[in-house]
Amino acid sequence: MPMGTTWADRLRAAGLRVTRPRLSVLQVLAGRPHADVDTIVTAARALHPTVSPQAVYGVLKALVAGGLARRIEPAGAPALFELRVGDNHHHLVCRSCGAVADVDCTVGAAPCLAPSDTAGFVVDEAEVVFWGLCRACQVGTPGVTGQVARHQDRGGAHA
Amino acid sequence: MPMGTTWADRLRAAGLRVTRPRLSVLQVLAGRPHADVDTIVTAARALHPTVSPQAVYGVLKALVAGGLARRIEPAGAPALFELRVGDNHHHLVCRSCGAVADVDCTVGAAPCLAPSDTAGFVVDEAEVVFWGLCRACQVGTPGVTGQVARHQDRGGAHA
DNA sequence: CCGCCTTCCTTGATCCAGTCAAATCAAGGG
DNA sequence: CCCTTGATTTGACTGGATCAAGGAAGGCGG
Repeated sequence: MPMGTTWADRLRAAGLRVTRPRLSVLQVLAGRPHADVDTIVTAARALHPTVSPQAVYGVLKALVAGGLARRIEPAGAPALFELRVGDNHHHLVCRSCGAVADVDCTVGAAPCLAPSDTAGFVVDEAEVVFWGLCRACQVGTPGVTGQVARHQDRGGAHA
Repeated sequence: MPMGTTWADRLRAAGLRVTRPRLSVLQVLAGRPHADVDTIVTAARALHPTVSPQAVYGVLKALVAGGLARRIEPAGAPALFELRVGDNHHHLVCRSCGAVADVDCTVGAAPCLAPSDTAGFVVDEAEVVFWGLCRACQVGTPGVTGQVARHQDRGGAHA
């Protein structure tokens, strides 16, 4: 990605208009690799105090449709969004606090991409989610680390 | 699994009481490998006309907790349940009709289980979902296969 | 620079999966 | 057989996400 490329450029390249809510959301996502809608709305309001949640939903939908963002949906948690698109990377998700980390699918060629028996399916994507505990939660303090706390301490969860 | 083992035995072995709703749900799941709650409720009513949806939720929760069933949650779709537990197999999901097929994780040892860089996470499970089109949907008639049609008309649900 | 048209955002309602809680009912040990 | 514990019923409710109507602003033509 050339340094001179701005978010506005990217939006236009995707055929999308450049608007304040969109730039705000992009800026938020640039700083938080895996944010949920609620987090994005809150953070975006710091840049554009009047954005509505629905606007964010709309923006995210447009960004995903335009190939500028990717939506990931860990089981049992609200959707998260990230700007890393194009490379088919996967995710590590903490069962305790919900923290998410990227993982390159470096496993050689494509073991993960080639199921042994496709049962007649034509596969176009392999989605891998590694479940476990992040470093902070292993130590015993669930989701209190900065990075982690960010994605909602919906963490240990509701109960 | 010994042939003589009944569902009732399994329930007791898991420390669960043997009740009509539970047996009904188990019987439904035995016939439909990947059913969603709605499908289960409908089918279970054929065996036990008065079961409530909440009862099914409760039963499924108990079955999952007792290790008799497994819950899978494809992104953007309601949860599905299956009785195959113990073997860590994965799933093929049809983008068009939602059909699900099992895939053994035959990729040798554990390429899928070992991310290249765990970023400090302790991983205990790798979940793999292969997205694509099932045979029926490739042909051009989305979701008309019996088993398949069941979980998915949510798409065109209204109007 | 102005105006128009399209697209986007705002407001508000609605949907759906799943959960919670109180009261009733039944499984199965004593 | 009764009692205790656990399961189910009924009903309300939450939270994430979508839909719909109207108003605002992006950005092109003139």
